[in-house]
Amino acid sequence: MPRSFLVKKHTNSAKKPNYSELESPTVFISPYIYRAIPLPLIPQAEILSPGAYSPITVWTTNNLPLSPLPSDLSPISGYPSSLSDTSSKDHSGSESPRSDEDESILTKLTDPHGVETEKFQCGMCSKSYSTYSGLLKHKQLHCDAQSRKSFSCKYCEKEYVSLGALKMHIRTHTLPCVCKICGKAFSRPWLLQGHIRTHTGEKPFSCPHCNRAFADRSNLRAHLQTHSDVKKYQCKNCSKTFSRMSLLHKHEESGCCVAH
DNA sequence: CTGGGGACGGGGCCC
DNA sequence: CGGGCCCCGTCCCCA
Repeated sequence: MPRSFLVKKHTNSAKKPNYSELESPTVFISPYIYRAIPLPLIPQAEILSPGAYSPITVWTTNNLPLSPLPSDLSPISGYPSSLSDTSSKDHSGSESPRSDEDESILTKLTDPHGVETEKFQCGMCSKSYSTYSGLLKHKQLHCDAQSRKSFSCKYCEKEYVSLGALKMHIRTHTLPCVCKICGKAFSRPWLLQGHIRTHTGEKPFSCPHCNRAFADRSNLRAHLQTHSDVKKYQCKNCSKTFSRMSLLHKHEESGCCVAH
């Protein structure tokens, strides 16, 4: 399924999602709960401090360790020291042509006048450039894009084409966002935020059709399906519709489609 | 068994 | 590049 739905929606009605009931969601933030419970709900500075988790290391196919995932993935306890020993220094965005996995070659050429010049040569297609940034641009636009060395996660087998995506994924292993109330850890701050609502009882997403409210937007969306005559997920055989895909799957598995 | 709610995971886009 | 946010999806539990 294409991910074009990920485009941020605006209040403009022409850009609304398919969920017609979502067109005018009565979303409000109720701060009273936060006032009633004087807890440090999202102390970002502490929860997300660098000390809460080890810095991210980029694992490429070249340095992917063979050792399996450590059994202790607690976000609070220590992580393998190997996680932090090579981090960041090779990825600071500097112009230095120094990288452990960079196959580029720095060659010295002598022109007809006997003047020695340095050339930066691509290790993949042998094209040479007078500046490292030129080589870098070439690699980003051409060679790396094709025979892309994916960024591989140390903890699992997943690979990503961008460093940012890998870093985001690694958070699902390191879980740097810790709930101060119960200690549960999450990969992203807003996941923690949603979790904290389970403690505070805050339900900022209200159904415009009934008086129900939800702490989670996805749950409101699923709930809105229950107000719809024709639900989103339809059985191809009996045309019955369901509010959730899981219900459709259950329906299919329980026999409707078995006869065919 | 079915329908619905609660909680949460995770990839991708926007700023 | 990172944070915030969007959306889809899944699992579990309960009525």
